[in-house]
Amino acid sequence: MARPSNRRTRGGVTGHPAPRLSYVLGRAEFALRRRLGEALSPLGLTLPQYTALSVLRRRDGLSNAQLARRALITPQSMITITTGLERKGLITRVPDPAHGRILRTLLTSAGDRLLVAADAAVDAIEDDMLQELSSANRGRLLDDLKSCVRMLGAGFVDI
Amino acid sequence: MARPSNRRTRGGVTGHPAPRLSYVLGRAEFALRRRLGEALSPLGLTLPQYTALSVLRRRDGLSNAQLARRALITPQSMITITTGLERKGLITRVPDPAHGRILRTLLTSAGDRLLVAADAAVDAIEDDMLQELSSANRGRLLDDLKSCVRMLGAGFVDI
DNA sequence: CGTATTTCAGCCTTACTGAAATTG
DNA sequence: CCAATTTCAGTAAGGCTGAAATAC
Repeated sequence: MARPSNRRTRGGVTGHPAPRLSYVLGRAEFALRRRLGEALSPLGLTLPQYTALSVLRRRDGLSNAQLARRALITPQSMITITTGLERKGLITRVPDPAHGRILRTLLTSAGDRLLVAADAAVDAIEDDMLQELSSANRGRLLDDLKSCVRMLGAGFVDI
Repeated sequence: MARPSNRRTRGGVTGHPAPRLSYVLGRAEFALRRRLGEALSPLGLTLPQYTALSVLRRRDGLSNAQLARRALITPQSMITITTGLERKGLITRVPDPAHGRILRTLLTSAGDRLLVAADAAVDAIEDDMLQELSSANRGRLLDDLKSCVRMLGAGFVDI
């Protein structure tokens, strides 16, 4: 029941074996996170905060618990993010009229304006990152990464 | 000086805009890191420890400072990793004969055996992750991710 | 003296679990 | 009573900077 391996042959006489895909994926994400952090810091945003704002632009009115599920973190962790965003006036949290306990999270106009600026910065970094790849390859890279996420059982990919 | 954007059109009348590549890359790395952590935990290894062992298999005898540079972290952070590995007998650290201050890090036979078992677990997870991708697409995914790392200015990709 | 390595100490970010209060 | 949400508290992992000792 030998499962065919995806590894290239190791220990060939010439050259180094190919680095593991997990390793390169981790390295890419690490480098990207560093660059994004540097770009977002002058705007007063952390990467998790930017991600939460991006989700809210399209899913305005989510509760803190719903936001946490989208980000695959616990509600307790998401609280630290939303608290920071609320303190800066980028979001407001209003009680749901039908469910007194639930606080609906809404993007403020200041939050929307900051998000536009942040998106421009992130676009520039993505363009840097992808400058060697053709448009077709960029599309394929996105599709392949989505497939990886699905196969890893991480649920939805959409923001 | 409009730079052509790599973003798909947002806000079309039908359907959702494609999620951002940064987002999907981060989601893939997050899901992978979780799965790897779960697989390595029964072996008593953390992901950073596994990475350090993998580097040492091919670059045996690196100093702690050299290991840190390979992993793009500070020597102070790497010390916490190598200390843990040494306490478990997976590595030994011997003074360099020519430089009394430098400690060369060597994989022990126990460390090598554990690394073989860990590799099998990681292979299985990578196979899960890539099961929808053809062999050609896997190779292209690896190459494209390497290109991303280079373009992000993160230095070498090789372990 | 300058550079590199090692390592102690303290701190920060970001996640986690546990537990309690509120609401439907 | 049960389920979901919110949120306070404590904890842990993993990174960081500063600083000191050692060695060439």
